[in-house]
Amino acid sequence: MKNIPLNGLRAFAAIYETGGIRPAARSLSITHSSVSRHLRELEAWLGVTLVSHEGGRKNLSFTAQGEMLGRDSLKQLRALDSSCAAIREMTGSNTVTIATTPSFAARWLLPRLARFNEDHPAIEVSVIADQKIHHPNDARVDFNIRMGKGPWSGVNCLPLMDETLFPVAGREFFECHGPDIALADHTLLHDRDPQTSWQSWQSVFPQEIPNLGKGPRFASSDLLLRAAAQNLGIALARERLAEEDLAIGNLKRLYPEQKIHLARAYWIIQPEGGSPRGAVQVLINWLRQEARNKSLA
Amino acid sequence: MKNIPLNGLRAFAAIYETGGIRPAARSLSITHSSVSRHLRELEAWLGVTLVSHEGGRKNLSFTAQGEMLGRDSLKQLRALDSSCAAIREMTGSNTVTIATTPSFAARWLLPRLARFNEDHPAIEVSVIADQKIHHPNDARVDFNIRMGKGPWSGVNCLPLMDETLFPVAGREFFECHGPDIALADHTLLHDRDPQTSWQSWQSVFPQEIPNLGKGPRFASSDLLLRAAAQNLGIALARERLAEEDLAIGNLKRLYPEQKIHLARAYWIIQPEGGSPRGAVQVLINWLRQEARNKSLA
DNA sequence: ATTTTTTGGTCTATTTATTAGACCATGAAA
DNA sequence: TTTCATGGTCTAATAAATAGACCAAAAAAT
Repeated sequence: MKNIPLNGLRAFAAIYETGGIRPAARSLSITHSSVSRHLRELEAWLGVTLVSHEGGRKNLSFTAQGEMLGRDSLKQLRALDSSCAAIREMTGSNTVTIATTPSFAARWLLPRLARFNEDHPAIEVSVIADQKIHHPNDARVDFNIRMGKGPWSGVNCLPLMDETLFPVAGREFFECHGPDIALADHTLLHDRDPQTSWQSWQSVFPQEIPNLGKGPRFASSDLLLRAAAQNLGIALARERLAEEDLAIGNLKRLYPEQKIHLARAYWIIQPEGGSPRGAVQVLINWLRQEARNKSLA
Repeated sequence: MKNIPLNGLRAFAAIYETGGIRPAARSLSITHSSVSRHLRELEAWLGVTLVSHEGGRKNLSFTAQGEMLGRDSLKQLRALDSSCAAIREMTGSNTVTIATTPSFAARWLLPRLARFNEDHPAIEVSVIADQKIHHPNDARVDFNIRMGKGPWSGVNCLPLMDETLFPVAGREFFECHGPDIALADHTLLHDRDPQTSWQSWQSVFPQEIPNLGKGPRFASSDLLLRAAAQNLGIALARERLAEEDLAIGNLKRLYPEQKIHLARAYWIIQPEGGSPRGAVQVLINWLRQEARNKSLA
């Protein structure tokens, strides 16, 4: 390793790749005389003839050793090139891609990204908002943000934040009925998420409700909350996702003293071993700090 | 591939392998300032920090990128090293064995092999100096060098060089008699080689010599020339073999205007089809170049 | 048949890259 | 407190790489 004529090997790999000395020179942007010189010196160093030339306009032909060394050196130099590119890619690309649910993207993540962008203008954040869970090792995604009872094995899980659940209604509903209603008297809006089902609320705060499962169903928390804001019924809300609507009064909280606390309700999920890229770490740290801040204020 | 700083990567791989700049410098047999420079330039080229240094006596520590690049580059450079070693190995051993006459070995070949060794340190040349002609297909011999009227069939013959014949005498003889003598008045020294017999000289430059065949006989040209240098008589010398003695004045040329030219007097003889081994080709090419250079100067 | 073009080879002079050597700062070890 | 080993940085020297010119040989174009 110490003394191997690396520039000569590069020149020879280019000769092998392009089939001739002048094509190699053009490929390397140097004169053919330099390439010719490198070839002769490499042959001398190795003590091996690598090429033969019949003269005139004929291209070189490779000896068996030349074929072998050409193939090997080209492969290894390309691998070195790739390693360098990967190192650059690792830091140089400042695009971070997050996969999460549309509701979380819409109601928690996106409202905050403008501020992240102010703090870190060099980093571009892409969001893949999809109900479908992206495999943590999907190369297009730097990390997932998911709700659920983690951590899960085979991936790198960081708790992002807790969550609080309570019933909410629209402004008009609230003005009409106030905060302390009988759930059985009104339409209950249903989310698909088992953690935010009315059964879970009922098991903690029992009320007499003959048809607990009756009422409109929504495919996402976002739609559920929109429906509630439209006074279509009562929703069992995630405080994190509802915080904006609550802040501006589109949604009103019912039963002020009652709530369910979900510790470590949201997780940052990365491939095992995490991501070595600085930009990813920066964003994760920022998000976790933001989660600790509790609100958009 | 075109522009990657291969020497910088080599230096970095050595840093990674040895754990520090000064150890790497020792490993590469260069000063640490060169290694330090390579590292900084590589970092600048990549736009990536590869190492961090706490200062003082502490060794460097590697960033994640540095770890990755160190591992990769070390692996790939070792692979390149192995490829080169394999190419060399493939040519079998880098020992080339030549069979030739003792005279030619002593007076032409060996004086030049030191220089060949400087140009091609990787190639070892063995010389079998033997009057007996080795069969060209003898596996122990890569090629023969022989005098004679080639080419011969069944083998691969390359002309090596021409030869010139002229009478020579020792220094004292020359000082006593000068360059223009009558051969009949002196002892003629005889070689076994028919091409260098006094008959062949006589047929070109006739002199009245009653006993042309009389005088000491020598089994080799080397001994013949040594005898002449000892003033034991006059030898019909091959210029190529006598060039060193002529140069230092041990032998003096007689009849400055008379000489016999033997075109293609020396031949490189290989098995039919030649030898595929690079080292053999390198040596043959070098020798033929040397022969064209005419003298040891 | 002759001329032009393209190939690789080799040389000298120039440019660029690499290196040595000197001096420095820092922190651990003696 | 002094010595020693680490890495950093600078200038001058040395080595390596390169350009440019010219060449020979053979294929392609005229």
